[in-house]
This record gives sequence, C-alpha cells and structure tokens, in this order.
Amino acid sequence: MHNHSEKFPDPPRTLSATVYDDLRARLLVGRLLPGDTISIRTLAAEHGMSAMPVREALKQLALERALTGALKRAYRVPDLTCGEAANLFQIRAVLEGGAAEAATPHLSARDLETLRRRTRQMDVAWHKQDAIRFLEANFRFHALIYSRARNDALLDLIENLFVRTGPWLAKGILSLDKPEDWLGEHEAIVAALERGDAALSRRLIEEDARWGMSFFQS
Amino acid sequence: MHNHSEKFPDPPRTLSATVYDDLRARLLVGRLLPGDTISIRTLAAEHGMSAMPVREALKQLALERALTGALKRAYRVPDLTCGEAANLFQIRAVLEGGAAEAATPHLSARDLETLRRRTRQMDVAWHKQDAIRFLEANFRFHALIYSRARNDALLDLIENLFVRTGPWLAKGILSLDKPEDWLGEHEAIVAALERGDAALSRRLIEEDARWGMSFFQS
DNA sequence: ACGAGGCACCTGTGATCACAGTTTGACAGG
DNA sequence: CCTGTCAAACTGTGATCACAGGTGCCTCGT
Repeated sequence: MHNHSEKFPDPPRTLSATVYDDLRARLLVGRLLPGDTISIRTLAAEHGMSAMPVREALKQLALERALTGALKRAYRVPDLTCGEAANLFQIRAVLEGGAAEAATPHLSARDLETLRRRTRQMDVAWHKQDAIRFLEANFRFHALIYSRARNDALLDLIENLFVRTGPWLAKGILSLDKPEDWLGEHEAIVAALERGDAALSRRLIEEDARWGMSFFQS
Repeated sequence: MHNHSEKFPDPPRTLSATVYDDLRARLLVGRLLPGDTISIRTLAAEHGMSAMPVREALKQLALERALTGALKRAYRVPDLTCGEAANLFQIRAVLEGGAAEAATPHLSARDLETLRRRTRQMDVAWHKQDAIRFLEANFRFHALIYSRARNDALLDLIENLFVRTGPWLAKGILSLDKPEDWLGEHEAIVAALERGDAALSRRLIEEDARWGMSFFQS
C-alpha cells in the first residue's frame, strides 16, 4: 500500500499542534458552541494520545481567549456577553478593513472567481440553515482576500478573531427561525474589489464584520 | 512575620503563568534581544521549578510569535527581517490608532498628568541611552491610553504586538550612537488628547506607532 | 596542517505518575 | 418531598522519566 493516500501533514508536525489545529477548526465553524465543556483526558482518548499534548493545546487556546480556563476547572467555550462580542467585532472591523484595503490591488481574476464561488456556497448553506458550511465558506471568502495583503502577522490575528467569534456566530445563526435576513453583501464586496476601489472595499468589509453583532443585540 | 510584605499575586496563579509573565515582561522592554536563545531546562533551574511549566510558557510565547520554536531546536527570540517588522508596525498603527480614537473621550485629568510624567521619564531614559527604562515608560504611556478605550480584547492584542516589537526596538535604540533623533511627539499626543480631538489623536498615534520602522529601514 | 567522520551533549516532545481542588450525585435527615 | 452533607470521580497542574533528533567539538586519518 502506498503512503500517498494517507493524510500527509502529520509527520513534520507535533501532536500538540495536531489537536490544536483540530480544536481551532471546530471553533471556527461553530462545531463547538458557547458553554461546551472540554476535558483534557477525554480529548486525549478521542485522539488516541497522552494527555500531555492535549493540555498544551488547550492552554494555548485559553491564552488566546479562544477557550476559558479557570484554575482546576474544566476548559469551556466562552459564552460571550454582548459587550464582549461587540468589542471583538469592533476589532475585526478595523483590522479586516485595513487588510481589505491593502489587499485590493493584489487580487487576481482567479481570486475573484473563487470569491464568487464562496459567495454561492454561503448562499446555499444559509438557506439550508447549515451554519457550519456557511461559516466555513465565509471564513475562506475573507481569508482569501486578507491573504493578498501580504502581511502574515495580520492574517494570523484576523484568523484568531474568527476563531473567537465563531461559536458566537454559530449560536446566532442557529437561533434564527427565518433565513430571510440574509442579504448578499458579499457580491457588492467582490464588485468593489474587482473595480479596485480600495476605500469602498474597506468600508464594505467593515460593515460586513460588524454584521455579526446584529444577533442578540440588546 | 506578616505576609502582607510579600508579593501577593503568586498564590492564586499558576507556575506556568509566572514564567510566562516574566518572559513577556523581559521581551517587552528589550531585556531579551533578537537572536537570544532560551532553554527550557535552564529557565526551569533559574526559577527553581520543573521543566513542565517552562515548556508550556515557551510554547505559548512561540504560538503568539513572541518566540520562534523550531522542532527539536532551542527557542529563540525572533530576529525579524525589515519586512516582518514593517508588517507588525503597520498592524500597530491601525490597531492603536483605533484604540486612541475610542479612548480620547474617556481620559481624565489624572490620566493626562500620568501621561506627562511618562513622557518626562522617556525623555531622561532616552538621553541616558537606557533602552529598557525608555521602552518601559513608552509602553505604560500607550497602555494607559488604550486601556481607556474600554476594550479588553483590543488591549490584549496591542500588548502582544508590543511584546513582539520590543526586542526589535531595543536593538534599534542600542544601535544608535547619537540620541539626537528623539523628538517629543508624545507631548503633541497629550495635547490632542486633552483637547478631545479624537481624529488628531488617532493620526498622531498612528504616526508614533510607525516610528519604530525608522531603524534599519533599507 | 587540514578536513571529514563520529560521538557526546544539547535540545524539545511525549508518557506516566502523584497531587490538590472542584464538581456531582447519592444518601440520610428533616 | 425537599434539603443538607459527604464521598467518590472528575478536573487541571506539576514532577520525573524515556526518547529522538540536532549541534558542535574533538579526534583520527590523510
């Protein structure tokens, strides 16, 4: 049997990084919801490894505020207050706005086509009430844009914020009964990017980033 | 003997957090310089503890890019390229600009007085070529402003960026022979804040954040 | 004298064990 | 039936040991 058929990213990486990435991906798309509790030994058993790598991954996620870790108590997915969520989306707006503005001149025609595909994926996921697929396509849409800003550190920070707001957004989407509220702002974003209008792109992205606050705003 | 005379923040916290904070403080003020190497067991011996807490702290710092951690090789303080440094200062500019704008209406007269004191401390440290004291006062100056923006998550992110740019700034300051280049822009910032001019404060802070790029720019 | 190979020491990573505080559920008493 | 209490099982944290890979110096051969 050839090895090529197996997943390959494992060997050069560390076990700790494996579970870290796994948790991060789950938070990003809302496969973990606010209040969910996570145990070191349970996760270790699921992954078939010792508790050591898992504990490191959880501690790191707690440090970057993707999880809460009280002393001697189980790690949990943070249940943000509206104020905390608003703060996060405020940061996302300024950070993603700047990234979009810087990325505008560097988007290729191929990129724009990919963005349109992501938009369509989001549309069908939204009407299916499939929060996970929706958030996944949404993240890939934004990540592609920001990656063209040629600033890796900035991309990391934005990704972190997506991870932290993921569970909140998933909770918000799942709490809706009517999927009517969705308006295809993303097409406007793609149009602005295509025209090379950096200022407009920035404004639209800022608006889109703040959209997540529309849930539960009291 | 009374316990009140001892440092108190220790007991409720974890050993791992202790060495984490210690390293972070050292990076922030440039007591660790780019290229410096850090060993788990050495640090553990210095702190009189097992290697376990130290490894967690180092891994966390590596994760937030405050240290580099190649596989099976010693952790080191990153020696940033000019491009990477420029990226970081670009992020600082947009993030700190936004924070300053939001904080402007909430600064008290007492805050402004403290800011002026920090400015004076920076001045004397600069003329003494004391990079550590300079960076410490500089950080406290900025941190006080941003703390008034009432956005803890934003404050965390900015602090992280200070930690990451600390060694670079220290290297830059120490490489200068003449301390002539220092211009007291901070007084202008305080003046703008005192007048409640949010837009001007933002612009001045952005300018100040980009100042760190003036070293070694090729 | 110079270069290449090898071995000893260094590094981080993972496993296993011991410990202390927290949570939870069951059982006894009102 | 409700409530207060206690014990067992859970939680994360820290220590110690074993392992594999990387680095560099020292020696042996030419």
